[in-house]
Amino acid sequence: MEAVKLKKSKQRDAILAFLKTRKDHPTADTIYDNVKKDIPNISLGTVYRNLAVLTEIGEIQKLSFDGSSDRYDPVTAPHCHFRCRNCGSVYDVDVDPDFLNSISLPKEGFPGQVEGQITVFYGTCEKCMDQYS
Amino acid sequence: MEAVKLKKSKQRDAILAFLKTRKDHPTADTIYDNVKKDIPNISLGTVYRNLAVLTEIGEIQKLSFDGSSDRYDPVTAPHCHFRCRNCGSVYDVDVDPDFLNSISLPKEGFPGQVEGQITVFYGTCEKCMDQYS
DNA sequence: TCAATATTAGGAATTATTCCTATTTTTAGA
DNA sequence: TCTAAAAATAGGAATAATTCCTAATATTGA
Repeated sequence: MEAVKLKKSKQRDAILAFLKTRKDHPTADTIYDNVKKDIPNISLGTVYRNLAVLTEIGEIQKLSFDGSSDRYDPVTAPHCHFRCRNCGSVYDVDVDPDFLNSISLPKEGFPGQVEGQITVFYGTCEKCMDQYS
Repeated sequence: MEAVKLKKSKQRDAILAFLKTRKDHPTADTIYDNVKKDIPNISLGTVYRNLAVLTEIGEIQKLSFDGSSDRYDPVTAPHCHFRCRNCGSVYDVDVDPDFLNSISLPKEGFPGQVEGQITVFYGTCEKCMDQYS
């Protein structure tokens, strides 16, 4: 939580750049595998540390789901996710802006100060549905 | 995923009974510590396995959050949670039924069949706010 | 009562993530 | 440009949560 002055790092830049090419919210491990193509001796610890830093400064967001590794999303603007309970994939969902507004900041009866909210829809993705029909 | 015929087990009953006494969505470890008072030689693996079974049959729900152990909630009726980003506590939130309806089942544009949704509000709980003011 | 099958305790194994340390890189200022 | 302080790194060890394994036990329906 201390204010730390960031120094530039090509590892961090590469991680963020890679993340921005992807729409599927990759895990730290996937990011590691891919960034390694450019920086062969990058370490997984470095990936995790930089993802934490980027999350802290609000450049990206971390998504946690039941039963799988954390995923990282380069889009911090409000949006929702859809997660397949069968294969674990996570997709962005373009919901009606009105809907976003309606859930964005609620009224009262909260046991604290609300700073944000996360909505995740879950179900079966089309790929998995095709597979069992 | 196979259909398995459940046999009764006092361990499972005790786990569910304990969970129903709590409103704070305890972790497997907390459940273990408490059920151990009645069944001293119960094992943590048994706790995890039964929580998984109970989740699978829809008796309880499992809640996953960033950076902490999974938590278990004996209430499966639709409701929302509030999580303190400072201390990690998870509270139930009684939201307006209209609000619940409004988020309950959305329209279209989803990459699959929606079976449910989870909304988590996050922020700073009152206890933590008091502490820093 | 018996046999089939689910469940258990206990502990080993796995997985994701964090932490540690010596070294390297970046940065701001002289 | 040179230098010293601070941040960042690689590599690997350590940790924490959870799952898996196995032999023994409990439950069930016939």
